Amino acid sequence: MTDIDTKTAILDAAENLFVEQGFEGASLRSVTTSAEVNIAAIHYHFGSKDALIKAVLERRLSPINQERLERLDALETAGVPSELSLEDILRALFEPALRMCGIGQGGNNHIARLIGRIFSEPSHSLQAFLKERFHEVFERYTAALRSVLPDLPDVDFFWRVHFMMGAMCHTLCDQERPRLLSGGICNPHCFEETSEQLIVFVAGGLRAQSVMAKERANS
Amino acid sequence: MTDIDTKTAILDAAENLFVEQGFEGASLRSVTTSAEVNIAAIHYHFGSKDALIKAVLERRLSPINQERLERLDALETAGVPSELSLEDILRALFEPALRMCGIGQGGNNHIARLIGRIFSEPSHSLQAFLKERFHEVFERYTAALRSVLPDLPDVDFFWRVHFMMGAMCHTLCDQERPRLLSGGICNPHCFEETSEQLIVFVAGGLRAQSVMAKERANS
DNA sequence: CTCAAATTCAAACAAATGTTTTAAACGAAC
DNA sequence: GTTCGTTTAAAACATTTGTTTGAATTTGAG
Repeated sequence: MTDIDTKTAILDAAENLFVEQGFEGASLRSVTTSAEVNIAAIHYHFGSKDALIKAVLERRLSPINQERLERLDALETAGVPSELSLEDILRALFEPALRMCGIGQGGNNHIARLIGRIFSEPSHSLQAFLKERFHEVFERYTAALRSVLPDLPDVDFFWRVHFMMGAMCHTLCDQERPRLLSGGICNPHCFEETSEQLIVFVAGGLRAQSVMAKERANS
Repeated sequence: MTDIDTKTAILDAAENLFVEQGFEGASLRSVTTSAEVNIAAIHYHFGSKDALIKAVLERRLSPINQERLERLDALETAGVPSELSLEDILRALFEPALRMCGIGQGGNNHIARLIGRIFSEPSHSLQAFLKERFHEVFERYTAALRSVLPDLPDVDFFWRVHFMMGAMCHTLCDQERPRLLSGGICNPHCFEETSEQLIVFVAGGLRAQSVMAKERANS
């Protein structure tokens, strides 16, 4: 077993245990016994538990956010910016996360629960890490969304971006809930269904009449 | 200092520390030193850490969900069910949580972060606890929402209820993010602003054209 | 006051935590 | 085959964890 095998064995085991028990709840010993490696291997390969946590997230977040940027590039070079469709932008933002998290295939879709949960993690060190990793994606996508919603006041726009992130995180976080809520009618393991439903809901929210405009009309 | 004072001192301290460090991250010793009581007091008054966690949540969730039910009662007795407005139902659902969590006043609004985070907690014992506590509110409100969205297919409806919960949890979870995202334009400490923006976004998403209807039109 | 119940206290419990150390095993280059 | 840097192994490190104990203290009723 080479060092690469050991490293990925640790990452795989840590990922699973972090999903099931949280970052604090899963101990390094439970990780190493699950990965069938020695305790010291974690500190040899990663340095600390905190660094292991970030490595686990990095491995999944990096390809997701890279694909997001590539797909936005493709959208923006393909057509005139003003002719971009809101749904296309949302699709480019959501689908990499949904697909990379394994929604739609039976595989390792447990990671979605981790990705969905990270924004509500209390650890300050983790928050700073995430802020840095999402910065470019956030800037590029808010700009793109802004350009297709030119009539929405700033205050409404940013609130809705916030709500959009909530809907997406929640969807990643708990894939079973829609099926349970609906008594089996929703199928959260169908990639197309999840993606389209999320896009239509968020697009509907983003396109709603401005709160500010409504208040102005009332007064 | 009577036992009631001790109990609430423990609850207050635990609440604060759970917000800042998570349920696993906050130790009982940090709670008792912060509350200035003896370690054994926790086990004397609550029995275990798990029971303390549930007591902390119960104290806040109970009045929120009670007010939600009362406000839905008032709506339903006031008018004909079919004439209920979607916005009124959403207001009755969101505002008790926003206000009870202190959004809009400077006070103890840290608890909102806890409330918003509980649905993504991995602990199975906690999940079961929450399922029981939210059951009635969930049933009543989904029925009410269903009645004002009669044309929406079931599958779309339940997906959107799921997304709605995501937007609400995220809003409670991270009150500072809208202000940070927007560079100070959004004011998440204004109760009216937060409530109205959330209601308009969710109502827009719930009212969007059905995904199923759209697919049928395309084929 | 008296007594018994309720509450607080300091101390210790066993187990688990992240981390470090030291030596052994390995793999490839000379 | 020896030697070197890299990787694994077992053991121990000092803390910290949730929990329990048993004696002190406080409380309120008779």
